[in-house]
Amino acid sequence: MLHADLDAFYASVEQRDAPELRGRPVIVGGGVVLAASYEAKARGVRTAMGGRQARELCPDAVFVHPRMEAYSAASKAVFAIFRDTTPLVEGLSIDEAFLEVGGLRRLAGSPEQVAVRLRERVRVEAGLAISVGVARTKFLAKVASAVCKPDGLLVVEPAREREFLMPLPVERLWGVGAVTAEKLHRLGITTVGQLAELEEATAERLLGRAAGAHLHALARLRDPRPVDTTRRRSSIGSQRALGTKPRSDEELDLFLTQIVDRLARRLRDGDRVCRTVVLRLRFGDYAKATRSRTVRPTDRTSVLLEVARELLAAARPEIGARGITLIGISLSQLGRADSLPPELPIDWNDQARLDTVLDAVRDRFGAASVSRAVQLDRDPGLDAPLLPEHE
DNA sequence: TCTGGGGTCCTAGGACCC
DNA sequence: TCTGGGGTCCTAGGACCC
Repeated sequence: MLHADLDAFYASVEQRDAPELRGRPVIVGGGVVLAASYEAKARGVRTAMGGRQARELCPDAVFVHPRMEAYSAASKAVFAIFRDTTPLVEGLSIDEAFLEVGGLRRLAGSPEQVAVRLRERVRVEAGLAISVGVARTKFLAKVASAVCKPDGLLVVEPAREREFLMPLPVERLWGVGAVTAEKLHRLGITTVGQLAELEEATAERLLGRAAGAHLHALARLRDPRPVDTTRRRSSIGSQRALGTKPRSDEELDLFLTQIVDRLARRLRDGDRVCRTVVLRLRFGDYAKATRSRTVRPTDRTSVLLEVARELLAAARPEIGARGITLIGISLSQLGRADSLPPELPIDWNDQARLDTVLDAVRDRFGAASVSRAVQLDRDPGLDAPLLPEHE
């Protein structure tokens, strides 16, 4: 398994495209650091850091506005090289992916040889540095690429897995963040090896069933997850931070409209529909909340906006009392747009047409569905879903 | 650090179904 | 009338990742 991860991706694209930025500390972002070049990282600048603090740490940094189209294009070029290397590619984000190369030995050589060539191609053809971890499992490959950054290659031989992983701090485990790390530290557990020594049941009690079992397995070098080439995005979202000043209802409605409009376009551009609309809020005290509603699959701006407005209206009293610092929408339960039925107005007075439809329903769903359909026709107030969606 | 924007997965209770 | 097992879907919240 290869884990390939572009280094300081946004900042590297900027340095690639603007030679005068090479060798200088580059920070992509403004109010907040989206990406920092290694020259900036060396001065302590980190992703997600406030822009002010970054400037204090690194006054000579060049701040660059993000150019998402450029990053997206660079990502596409690199992923094309991935897919030219092996069909078994699973993208994790805009700048990293897993590649399964175990079956390429006779064709292309050992995983290490494949990785060396991949790094060379990305450097020459895309003009970017990429770090690659090579190991038996996804998790080990991911840790390896992180350890060898920047511009590195690290192979973890199966016989060396224990000596590689056990001394590492638990924070290196993929899935351990600040909260989990603190829980482990309270038990005196600071290394992966110490976590591995725990009983599985103990880990589950401490960290929750799924997370506990998962992290415990990783610490014991068990990670059976295969590369999944079929994954698709399962939600899309957009949000806007508002600062702390008071916002009128009209202002909030404008932001909401802009966000929904943007998302609905993305939905349609991707030939997708969604079922669940989630309103994201952050109050004046920075506490977060979500409000959601599930509806029939749709990609219509007007439908999505109506649902979003209802959710916002229900939250207005709380917003009024607590203030608001962020508003956003997520659309989830995404599906393919072509799974939507065509608009088929049924003329209920056209008995022949009706019989055809009912026969089809009876064939497919049984007689009970037909009686239910007739019931509904007589009493439209029975507004329960008659058939599985789309049918 | 006065606080971005885009995502994934899991937990838990309630309603509802067979 | 009460009890049981097995399941889905919805809503809300939380941890984590890049």
